[in-house]
Amino acid sequence: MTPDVFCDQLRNHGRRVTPQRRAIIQVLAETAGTHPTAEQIFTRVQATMPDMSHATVYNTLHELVEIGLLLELGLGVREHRYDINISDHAHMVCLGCGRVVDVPCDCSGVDIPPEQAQGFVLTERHLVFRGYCPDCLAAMEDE
Amino acid sequence: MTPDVFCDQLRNHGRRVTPQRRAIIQVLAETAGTHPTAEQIFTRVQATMPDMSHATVYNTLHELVEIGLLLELGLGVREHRYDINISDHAHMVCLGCGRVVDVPCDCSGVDIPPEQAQGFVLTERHLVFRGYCPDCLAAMEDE
DNA sequence: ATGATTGCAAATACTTTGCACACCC
DNA sequence: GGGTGTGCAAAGTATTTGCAATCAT
Repeated sequence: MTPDVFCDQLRNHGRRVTPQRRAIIQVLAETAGTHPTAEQIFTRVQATMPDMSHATVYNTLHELVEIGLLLELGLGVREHRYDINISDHAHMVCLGCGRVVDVPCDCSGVDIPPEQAQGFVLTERHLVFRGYCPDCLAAMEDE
Repeated sequence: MTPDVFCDQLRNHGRRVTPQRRAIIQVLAETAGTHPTAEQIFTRVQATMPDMSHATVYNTLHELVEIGLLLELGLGVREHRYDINISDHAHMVCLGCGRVVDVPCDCSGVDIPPEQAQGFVLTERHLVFRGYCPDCLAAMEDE
């Protein structure tokens, strides 16, 4: 999905396309697969737009999440992480370095039978695995 | 699991059993199923022990998590929530009121095949569903 | 033109830290 | 007695807010 598609989608949803938003979307595209934090996105955007403010970054990220173009990942670590890969997939989180990696997820079968949903209407499903990545495992062996 | 078992486990792990820790464990037992936040636990304990400090609550919760007697849930909301039900289960989170409800989870089959694990060694799996609870759905209809 | 969006700076919310004193084993 | 555990208060980190000025449409 190219940055232009994002801009179109913004307009379709009655939102304006500003240079700031373009820059943020650009960074999201460049960092695809790294699951950056809001702060990381902020820092990177600030490199080209020194006046960028936190408010704008957070606003824009929330809007993209609302529109459904961006995933906000609550992984149990301090900060949220963002993922422009909105296809159905799971995540592995390294407890050592915090790295987040995509895993193709075949959890289409993992649904809650209505009799157990207790009246909830569910819209999202997220599967998270935690453990240690190869690098952190190697570092642990060295000690 | 009774509070006494928790105390024994603490001792087994070389930790001391203090009145503060007893009180926190007591509250965890009383609030089972509500997935309280650290702050909620703090407030409740403070009712009987006015001198209780945040530090002690956080320390104790972390210790219990380390020992494996308590689950720390990162659900994508601001705060962590704690769960003394350590059996394998999933959670439903209400995006309206923040309520967290247990769901029996048969996701024993949902594992990552080694060829996709990219060298990760995984120790935890957590399945989270998001949506709206019956109460919030009803409130939305009223508008 | 008009209202959405921005930058700023301060506020908020949750959690962690450092340290002297207290208390469990 | 020795060292873990505690309370206090302050600091840290992530995110949100209010508002006047600015800019996209």
